Amino acid sequence: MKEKKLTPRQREIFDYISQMIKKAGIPPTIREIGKKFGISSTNGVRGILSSLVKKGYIKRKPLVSRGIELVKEVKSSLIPDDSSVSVPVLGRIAAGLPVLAVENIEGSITLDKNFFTGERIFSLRVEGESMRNAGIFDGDYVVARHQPSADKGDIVVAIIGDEATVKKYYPENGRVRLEPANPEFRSIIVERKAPGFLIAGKVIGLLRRM
Amino acid sequence: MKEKKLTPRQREIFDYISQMIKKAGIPPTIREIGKKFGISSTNGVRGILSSLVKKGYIKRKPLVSRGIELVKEVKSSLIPDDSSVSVPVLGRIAAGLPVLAVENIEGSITLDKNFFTGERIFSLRVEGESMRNAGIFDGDYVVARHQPSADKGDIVVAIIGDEATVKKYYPENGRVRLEPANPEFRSIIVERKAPGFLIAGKVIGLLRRM
DNA sequence: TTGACATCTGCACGGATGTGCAGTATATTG
DNA sequence: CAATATACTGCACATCCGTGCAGATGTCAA
Repeated sequence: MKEKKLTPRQREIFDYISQMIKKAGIPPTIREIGKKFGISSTNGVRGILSSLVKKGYIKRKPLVSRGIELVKEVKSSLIPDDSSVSVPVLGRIAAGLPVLAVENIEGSITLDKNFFTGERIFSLRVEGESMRNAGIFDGDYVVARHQPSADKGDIVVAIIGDEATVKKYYPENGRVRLEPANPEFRSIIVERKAPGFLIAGKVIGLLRRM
Repeated sequence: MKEKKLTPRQREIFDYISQMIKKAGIPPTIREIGKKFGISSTNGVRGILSSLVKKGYIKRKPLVSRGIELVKEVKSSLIPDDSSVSVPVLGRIAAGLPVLAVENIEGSITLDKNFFTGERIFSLRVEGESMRNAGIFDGDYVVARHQPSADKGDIVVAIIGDEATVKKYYPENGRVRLEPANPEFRSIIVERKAPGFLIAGKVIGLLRRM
């Protein structure tokens, strides 16, 4: 019974509750649910609510009107919600400028908030095949979190001069090795404090249109 | 009549309502507010609520319990409503059922409308490494357009029995070859009209979280 | 002074609401 | 087959809740 699989009826009603909370701001009452689905007895609805509670989808506050609370962020499937973020797509980036400066922004993409969480997210279109073996192809959009440092082996967006590049990050005392994921390409080794060099962020996701 | 100032009392109560909605998920009743602030008469609270309505801070639904709604002043500027689509993520799919049947749906992802255009889009989580050389890794989400056929070489979502699989599509008179993009895996050859086999859609995009 | 607000007491009405109990019918499962 | 889960109908009950009405007190501007 801890299986989270819902019956179609349960899914339907769970979706309705989610929708009400999002659209109306308040959960429905038992009778409102019943009316919506043609269930004349409150007990019919209550049985289903009990199932949803047992399966961990909702919580109920006893003796409280409209005391239904969603447990999961599992959104009902076909209902558009506000769980999205718009993320800038960066074009050419000069190392001197702040990475998220308006001048750099080429466009924007809407992302799922639950999918790519956090702040300071940006995106970048990948050119070339140098990260092919990491599943990052020419034309893909990488999603990155803006941060000035990274851990060994992280895939990062690095800026050298006014070029942005996506590579694996390996610190080597005083220097940084930017390693492609494709044996046909060579590593780039840069002085950590070289002018025009900086880590713009860490790659946390990927978007591809085919 | 906007930007009217609230009295301290109104501010107090407005804050309480906001807090309740945020923390408990449901707005308080008139009597709950009264109890919280030591107002013994519902009319005391109702007067304040009327003021809040008049000043544009809340809305009230007549005759509805807990029918208090906050009036949102500022929408998050980066979220244009119509730039995103919510797309179902499919779980287990049986070949007999309609692909987008509710029973199959496991969750949802919000996608950029400009990025993945069109109707009947769904998503599927990839298991295994069989498409690695096409840049589709274990755990990636493929985005597909629901369609019953495909062209030679397309990457498709095929259903065999109740398993969904992502492969390259090659028709071979009467049969279909589903070819993995990984030499370590074998092609699957299926009779086109085999029971339990169908093409669910064509892969048009990819989403990865790292 | 007059009048408008803001804030609150107190009471009563009727419909809304969650809950309890008694059943029915249909699947699925061991 | 019996047992269990699902999905209901139907009724009753005590409370919850928004609303209407009749005031009261105090502040503040005209």
